[in-house]
Amino acid sequence: MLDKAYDPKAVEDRIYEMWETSGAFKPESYDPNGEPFTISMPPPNATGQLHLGHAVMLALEDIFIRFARMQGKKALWVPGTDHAAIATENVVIKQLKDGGMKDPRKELGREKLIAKIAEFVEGSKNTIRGQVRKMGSSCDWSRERYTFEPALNRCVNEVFCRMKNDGLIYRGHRIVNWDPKLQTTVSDDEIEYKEEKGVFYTFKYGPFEIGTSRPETKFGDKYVVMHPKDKRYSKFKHGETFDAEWINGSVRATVIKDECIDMEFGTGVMTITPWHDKIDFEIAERHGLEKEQVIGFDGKLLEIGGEFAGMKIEEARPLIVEKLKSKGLLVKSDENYMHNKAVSQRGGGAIEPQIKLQWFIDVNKEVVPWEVKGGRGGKKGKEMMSLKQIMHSVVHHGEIEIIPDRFSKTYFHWIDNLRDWCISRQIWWGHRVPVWYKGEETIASAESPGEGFEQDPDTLDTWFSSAMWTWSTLVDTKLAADNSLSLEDILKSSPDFQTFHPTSVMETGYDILFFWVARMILMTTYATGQIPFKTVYLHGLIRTRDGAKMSKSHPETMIDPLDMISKYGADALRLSMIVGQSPGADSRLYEEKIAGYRNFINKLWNASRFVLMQCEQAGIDPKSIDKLPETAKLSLADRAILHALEILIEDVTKGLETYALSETGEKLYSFTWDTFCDWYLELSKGTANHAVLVHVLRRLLILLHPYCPFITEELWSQVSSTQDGMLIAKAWPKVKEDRKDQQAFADFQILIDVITAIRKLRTDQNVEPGTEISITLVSKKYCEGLESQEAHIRRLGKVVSLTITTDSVKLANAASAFLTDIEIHLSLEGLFDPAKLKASLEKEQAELTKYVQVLGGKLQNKNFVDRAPKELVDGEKAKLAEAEEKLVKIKERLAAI
RNA sequence: GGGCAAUUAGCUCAGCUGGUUAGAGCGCCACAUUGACAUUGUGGAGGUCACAAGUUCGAAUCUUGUAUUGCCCACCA
Repeated sequence: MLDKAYDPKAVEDRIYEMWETSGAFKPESYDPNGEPFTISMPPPNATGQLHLGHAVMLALEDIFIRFARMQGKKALWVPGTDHAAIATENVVIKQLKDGGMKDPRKELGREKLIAKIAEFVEGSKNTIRGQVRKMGSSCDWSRERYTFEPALNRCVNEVFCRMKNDGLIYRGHRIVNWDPKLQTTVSDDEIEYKEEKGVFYTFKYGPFEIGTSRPETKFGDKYVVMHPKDKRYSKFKHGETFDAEWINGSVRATVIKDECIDMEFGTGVMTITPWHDKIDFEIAERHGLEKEQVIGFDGKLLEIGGEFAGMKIEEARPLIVEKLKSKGLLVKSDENYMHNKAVSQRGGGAIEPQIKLQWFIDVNKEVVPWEVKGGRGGKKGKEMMSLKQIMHSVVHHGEIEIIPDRFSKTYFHWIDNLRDWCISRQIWWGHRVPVWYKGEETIASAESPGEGFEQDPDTLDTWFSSAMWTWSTLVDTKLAADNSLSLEDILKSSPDFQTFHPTSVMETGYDILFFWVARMILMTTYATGQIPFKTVYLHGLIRTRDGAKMSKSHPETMIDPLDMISKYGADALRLSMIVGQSPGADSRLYEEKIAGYRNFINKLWNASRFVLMQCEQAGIDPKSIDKLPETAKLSLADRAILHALEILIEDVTKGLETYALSETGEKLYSFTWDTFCDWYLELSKGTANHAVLVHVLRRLLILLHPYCPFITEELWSQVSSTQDGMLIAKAWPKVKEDRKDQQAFADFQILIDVITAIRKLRTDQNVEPGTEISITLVSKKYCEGLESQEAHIRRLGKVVSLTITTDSVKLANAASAFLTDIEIHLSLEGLFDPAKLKASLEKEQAELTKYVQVLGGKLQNKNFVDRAPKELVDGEKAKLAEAEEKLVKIKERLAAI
């Protein structure tokens, strides 16, 4: 017999191990002819801990994959981890520094540092693996991958070289976002803007006045730019020069006219610093101007700063202003200037734009053959497109569906503004740029082309390799190790790639739509000619109860999924994150919510326990039950619950197919608790139909399994039929139309009304415990249910024998409307408390009067009667008549008191 | 500056394409409870659906505007 309360700790690890060792996560264990269904797990960073974001992702994907598996599909979920270039390198460097090392990069050198990081990652991966298992994730561990393993490195090198040969990868001097703290470039998307109050200075510059919030960059400024149509400055000609007194003496400046200048802002004139500003850089490029570096990569001023050289920006700024002021060049300063400061998302340090020689992916070059679904402009067949165009096309033409749809708009907007992607990073941990130099020669190749060649020291942006994740994880590792094969050959002969790609659904947070999802589309369409996935399901952020972001800097706001699992169980945690969370929207999580679902899990446990006890008492082995009795032998309640069950199967199947997880979860919750436990099990306390009990419970366990796999699997082992195997591999039920019985279900609800009325009578009229009440029921149909109810009533109120009352309006209503074949006689003489009865009748009267008024008014509205659908009007009329009739009866009864 | 969303009970949220007297969970109040379950049961209180105008026989739902909040993108020297 089961324990009184469900103990997840005693169950979860054991069940998980049983699944894993049995091969239940492997698609090979199922019908080889099943339709393939694939999910690539977004690889958690190999830096450490599982957080709630991962937990949500794992729960959602596990539901998708379990449902697909039970539907008979060949379901594959590929797990893995990400080497997370910058993030990981930072963590290890910090650890080494904490351990007393001053500059780990210098002291260890490239090879040794990489070895240290690799060692750290190995340990960390194990932690993550264990935590992913704790969530119940049914992924195929035999196919686990890592973004930095040899096979994936091979893919990276192959794609890089191909892109380079196609002219899609180029090297050039561009303004990049330089992070002086981390000593590397970061991409546009890795920058955050923080609003900050600063000072806006206006200086005299020759005959002009110029504004700036960054005087420290102004040393090398020797161009003044203004709008060609600005009348204030029409006397100055483009290209004319003048001398101006400036920070460190006089400079020769040139006038430039450019349309990008906003005449409204400041004085309408600015000087430019092409080395340290994207816009200035573009102006300089347009007019072929000189560019000069002012700030070094260490964030300190260079030689050009004269007396300020070697100083940090923050130190130098006030001194520079002071100097300009003493020279009489400071016109004014506005202390309340709000501006946005660029900050590195990872390192938190200020971003300094710099010109650097970097590798880029060209997103506008139209050299990739691609066939637009449905034909672009009526054309069929492949045509040359740019990466940007392909990314747009596959979503625009519905080859890839984004859920929720509104993110498609955001996606298009992002694509429209997409610039070339800077892919080189100045760190050591990551895929090294496969380019070799020897004098003037530059060769793209994975291996050294020969003597005297040196490899580019940079590594690739971590998203470059994760962008290949859906397919690089399906590549056969042995084939990938064979250097005589081309990437195309490898893909062609990799069975997993052939079977499981494109993947079915990509589930991830909306915050990495651009970082990752968009880049997977870019990289995969280019490299494989296939889309990476058919559906993108985006989940929202989990926030605190107050709607704040959970952040590491405020540990008290963090909910640790592993804590919650050990406290409430993985099933409860999963439900609490899924129900109430709609795609693309943030949701809030707090402990009470998780506890609520723990209660639900326990309720399910006890309901099963009850079923087992009933069987035991009747001497029936639940495992031997394998079919339902004939319909003729079923009671009304049986037929009603079977009907409700079929409807539930229909709803849940449809809900899971359309990714409506929250709604479906709620339906399962309410069926389990309200319908199964509170109605059917209560009724079963008198006369139980064991076959039906077991049948409904089994079905319910199947339907609940994707949501809460552990408890359902555990209970399944108790109630499943002997020929059934594990629940994880059980076939999803099909809806049986002949089990639907709408009439029985409606009648059953009346029965519930009757029960409610009895209970109400007991409280309202204060029936003493032990009082004998007589009842006459004529319909056999309803007697069945009521007899069994007697036990329950006894337990509740110690009423010796059962009574039904027409005092209840609800019951009178029900009786007159549906119970045409029964008569209910009541005798409750001497049992009423007249005052209480009066009060309850009056209350009912008031409610009804209000109802009648509303309804009456509506029906007197000519427009409503004329224009609303006829059935609706008739329905309303009938209801009004019914309500009025009831009112009359209540009046009579009140008069009688 | 551009875009996207949200605003419904004390709290967290449902309410799909307009149609009964607007729902659930938690919390609160009352009562009950020794045979599945106190991780429980029954009942109750609590809402001019942010505001305004419009469309309609009928609006939480559609339109427009306003306010507040959140997010994304761009960024001004």
